[in-house]
Amino acid sequence: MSAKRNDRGVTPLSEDVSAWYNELVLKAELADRGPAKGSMVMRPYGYTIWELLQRQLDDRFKATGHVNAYFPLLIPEEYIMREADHVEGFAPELYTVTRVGKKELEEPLIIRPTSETVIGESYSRWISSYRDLPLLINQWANVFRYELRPRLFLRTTEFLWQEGHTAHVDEDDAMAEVLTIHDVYAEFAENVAAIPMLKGEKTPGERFAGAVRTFTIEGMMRDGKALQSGTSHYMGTNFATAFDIQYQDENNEQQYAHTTSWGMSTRMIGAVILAHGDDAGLVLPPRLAPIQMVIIPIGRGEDAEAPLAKAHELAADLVAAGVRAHVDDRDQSPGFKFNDWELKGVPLRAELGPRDLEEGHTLVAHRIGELDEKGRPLKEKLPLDEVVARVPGMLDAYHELLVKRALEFRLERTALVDDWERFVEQVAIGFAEVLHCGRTACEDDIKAETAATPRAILMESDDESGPCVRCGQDSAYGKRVAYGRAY
RNA sequence: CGGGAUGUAGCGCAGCUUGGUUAGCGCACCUGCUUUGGGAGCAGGGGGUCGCCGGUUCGAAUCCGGCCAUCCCGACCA
Repeated sequence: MSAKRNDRGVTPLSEDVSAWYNELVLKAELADRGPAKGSMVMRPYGYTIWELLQRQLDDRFKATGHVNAYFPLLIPEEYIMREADHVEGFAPELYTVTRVGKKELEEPLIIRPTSETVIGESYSRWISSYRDLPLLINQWANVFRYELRPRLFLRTTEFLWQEGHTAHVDEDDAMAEVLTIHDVYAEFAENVAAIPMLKGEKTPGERFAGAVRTFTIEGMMRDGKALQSGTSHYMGTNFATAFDIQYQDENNEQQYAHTTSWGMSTRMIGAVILAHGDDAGLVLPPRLAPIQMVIIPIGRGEDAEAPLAKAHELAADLVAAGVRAHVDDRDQSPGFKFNDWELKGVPLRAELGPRDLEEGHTLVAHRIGELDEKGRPLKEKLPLDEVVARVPGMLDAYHELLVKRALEFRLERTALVDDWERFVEQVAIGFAEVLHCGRTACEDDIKAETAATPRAILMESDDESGPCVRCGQDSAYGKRVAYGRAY
């Protein structure tokens, strides 16, 4: 290929987003390709991001009344066949186990692409009365879906996620659950991942296989494309019917439960990379950064001893204050370390040399923020005795700056559009909010001509109706629909 | 499954057109010395069945055929 770099840095984002992303994931040591097509090794730096994400998302599930459990990876093939739309949607992606040792299995087992079916089977046995509802269970698991065009984090054949599965007495209760989680996802994305999301409902053509309604959060990436980052589904009684999840109500009558499911996956790490990164590499939001502040001792020979000792002392104090601090004491030049940690997206960097020690401060540089005339981060003098007190606040401010930057970027590239020519221009750079007739055939025409798909019906926007931007027929939904190109 | 490209050391590449000693370069790695405030220098060193199989030839990384893999662009998707 033409624009490949040597070992220094990555292809600039502005030059080739795809090459930039691929090189960055590898060079920042987030992940590696696995031996089987589409598989991924998550390296410690990348997995730590996942652990931080997992913990903070899990806290939110617990706070909204959910508990964790674990269901099996292998599912009798017959289960997946029970819900017609569900099978149809997943059939092309299913891995099937047909043999153990040299023996053919009497009934093939599928490797879960999602767990509605096994969980549904359990729920049918666990639920018998309205007193058993709602049942609010989540699981953290791996799932497998064959992919034609894999990309690290964004589309791998095996990925990690959480899948919540709940059962309720009626539609109102189930819908309240779906919307609660939809809000949790959006709040989490903004407050933890620093990505302000577009919220809304999927159009029928984009719904989850087997769902009655699907809600999504969509982030805008640095190239203006959308990334679906967390979905919540109302299943109606589709799975309850297929798996006989019935309860007896107050009037002694049998009723089908209304179920929901919702998931967020390791794709969210892809969203973080693509929403915040720049030419120099990753830009990690502080709440997901494995290292929030890296301390780089500077000095040679005997002059190196005092800065190194002070760096460790500072790091220990920061860790005690709840900051993920790290001393880079590798035998490398300072310049190398600066570039290396910028590639890895560490929010704050503290330099500590003999001169700084004498003057009683450290030089702090932000990964994003103001630059000097050489295009490098401005370094701020921070008195050593104020570091521990001030760093947490600096990290919070940094988070807010990231959110603001991401939101401004999205808004700049989002427009209300009512004519076709403007639509074509707008979806080439970002999102177009339009009135649409709601016909899948019309969506398909739009996709064929512009590569844009309906990302979400903007349920929280004002009521509006009029002619479809594409075909002129009466609009559906009573709301605008955001269109964009998607990952 | 279509269209395009690429397979030579961990990574990035040259060599192939026009076959010919021991296959080369940069980075990374190892050893030593000197260095350390924006990707350090010098010296020495280790690492390759040239994607796989077959063919042509006295001789193949190089020519021919087949296969495989990967990447990019389209159809499926969290």
